[in-house]
Formats: sequence, structure tokens, C-alpha cells
Amino acid sequence: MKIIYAGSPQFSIPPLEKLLSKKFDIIAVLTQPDRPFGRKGILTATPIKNFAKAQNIPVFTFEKIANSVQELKALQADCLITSAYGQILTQEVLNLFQMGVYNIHASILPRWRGASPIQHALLHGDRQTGISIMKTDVGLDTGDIVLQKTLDITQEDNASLLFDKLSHLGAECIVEAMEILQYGQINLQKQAEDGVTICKKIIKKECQIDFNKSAKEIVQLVKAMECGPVAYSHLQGQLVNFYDCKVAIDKQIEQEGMEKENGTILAVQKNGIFIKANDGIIQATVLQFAGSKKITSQDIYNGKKLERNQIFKKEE
RNA sequence: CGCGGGGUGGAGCAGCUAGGUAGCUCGUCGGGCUCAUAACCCGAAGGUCGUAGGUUCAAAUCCUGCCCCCGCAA
Repeated sequence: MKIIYAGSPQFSIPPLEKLLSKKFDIIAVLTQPDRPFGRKGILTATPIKNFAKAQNIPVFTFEKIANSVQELKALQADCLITSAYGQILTQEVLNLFQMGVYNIHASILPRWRGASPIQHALLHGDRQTGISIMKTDVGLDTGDIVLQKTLDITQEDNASLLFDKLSHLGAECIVEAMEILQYGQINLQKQAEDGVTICKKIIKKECQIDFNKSAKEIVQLVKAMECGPVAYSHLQGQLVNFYDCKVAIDKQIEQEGMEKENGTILAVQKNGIFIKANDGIIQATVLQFAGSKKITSQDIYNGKKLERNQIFKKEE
């Protein structure tokens, strides 16, 4: 069985790696074209492109896959596996593969169909998430399910940790699915009609912290965006990114801050910057100020970069 | 030439506007106190102030070129 693997970010590497180690015949990798990246606009290859090249697998970077049907056809593959590829497949493309097209999706479908399932699971405080392997159809993550595996979300989980865990779970799942496809009887399950949720690509604006929300919601936002657009707020006109925080449990600080405005810094300690939210207090432990690197609360304390009673505000 | 911030012992910062002894909070090492400690006290090591020139009696500080890091925007 000749397989083409389509993916782009780091997330798509572990499944490919595992397929290779199980001796599946990956004849080509599809990924997004190099894009300008960073301040200098340097063209940068996707992580999987570099990986595939190192493995001597041919790489194709179609600008738009729907316009490259002939080239794809010439590869004569039986099966296409996609994992965060970043392009929409048309029916014409789907028809090229006799054994079908399968997608590794990082949620338990039908929950979190769409572009950012991991972030949304964290953002909404889901207790559990997982991987769905589905047979792709033209809808948005509406295909029939081959198999699913769940994963509990812990208090420590943030986006990068979950990405890592789920990509390895995805690796297990896709290998299992391919083994079934090749040697066994595949059993497709229609997705449930209840419990459908859809997530769009996250835009930066959604990542602005609103201290009028509860501490729990803010912590969820920070953890969800930690490796993506990153949650942020403003202090004295300066942008501050939030990378890690937790809900603070400190009765004394809470008492003293009762009367303060939401967003007020109640205490600056080595173990965290305590900021008042509408319901509770968040304890920020890793921040980044515009123009400098990520910094821990210990460094902030040492450098006296923040003081009590300064107030985080939304941008005007 | 998209906009902006920055490079000062191992870390985070101050000092620069008005040039003249290298500062603060930590960390490290040694000693002390303590049942004990991330607490406290005493002491020590560690910096050609990103780099190359220029101005000056004198440059972290003023001027110019270059290198590097970072936020925003794409």
C-alpha cells in the first residue's frame, strides 16, 4: 500500500515517524510551501518538510492542492493521510485514493471540528480530549470515524504539552488505523449528531485577557494560547504577554485586594505576580514584556519590573 | 528600506538626559545563627558595560558604522 502523508507543523511529525518505523510505504510528503516568517521575512520551511528531507522522502509543496490533481495522480498512491495539513481537499482529490483519505484530528469528534481543537479544549476547560482518525469527506471534519482514543486533560496541561501528548497519541492511532486498513476489516462509525462544536482559527484579538472574567477562565485562556498567539494584556500602554499562570489560593492577598479594581497587581512575589480577576486571583508565573524575552516571576521580582497597584487594562 | 524595544559579572534590572570610583535584587562559593528553612547575619569570587572606530585630559554615558536578541504587524 503506497501512502502519501500530508502535514505541516511539528504536530504532524510523530505520526509520520511512527508510520516509517512500522515500515509503511510512505512515497511522498505534502506540506505547505515555504512562507516568510519572522521580522526579516525569511522564507521558512515547515517542520515536516525538513524532517521528510532528512528521511529522503520526496516532498511536494502545492500552493493549492486542488490545482495539482494531475501531479498527485502521477504518484499513484493508494491512500492519503492528513494531519494538520492546512489545505482543504476537494472531492476530486479525495477520489484519487482507492483506499481512502484519513485524517488525524486532535479531538473527540464531533466536538471541536475545525482548525484549533486543542486550544479550544483547553479554553473551554474540557476534562478530556483525544484523537479521532476519520475517513475524510468534503465536509469540515464530518467524516466517518475509524477509531478514537481519549486523553485526560490535567491541571498542568497547556497547549504545547497537549500538542505533544496528542501528536504521540495520534501516532499510535494512525498506525493502528493503517494496520486495520491493510490487514483487517475497517469499521466506520458515523459521527454522533449531538454534541457538534466547531472551532475557527484563533485570532489574536480573542487572546486579550479580560480581567473582568473569572480567574479560572483567564487561566484557561493563557494555557490554551501559550504556544499559539499568546494571551496578552496592557500595562501602562506597554504590551505584556502571559505564558503561564494559575488560580491563586491565598486568602490574605485576596482579603487585602477585595476593594481593588479588576486587573490590579495585588502582590509581586518570587512565586508569582498576583492579579485580581472578577472572581478570584490569578498568579502569573511566566510573562513577557514587549521587546524582551520570556521572564519568570522570580526575575520580575529581582528586577523590580512590576509594582503593587499597577493595573492591567484592555487596550483602548 | 513596515513600526518599535533592547544588548551592563551566571539571571533580571538601575546608571546614560546634564561624561569623572561599577550600583540594586537574586544566584554561586565560604562562614555564622537555627530543631530547621526558600528566612536572617557576616564575608568572598565574578564585569575590557555587544563590537569597531571617532570626540575628549577622561566614555557604560556623546557621535558614526556593524553584529546580535526581542515585541507588534504581515
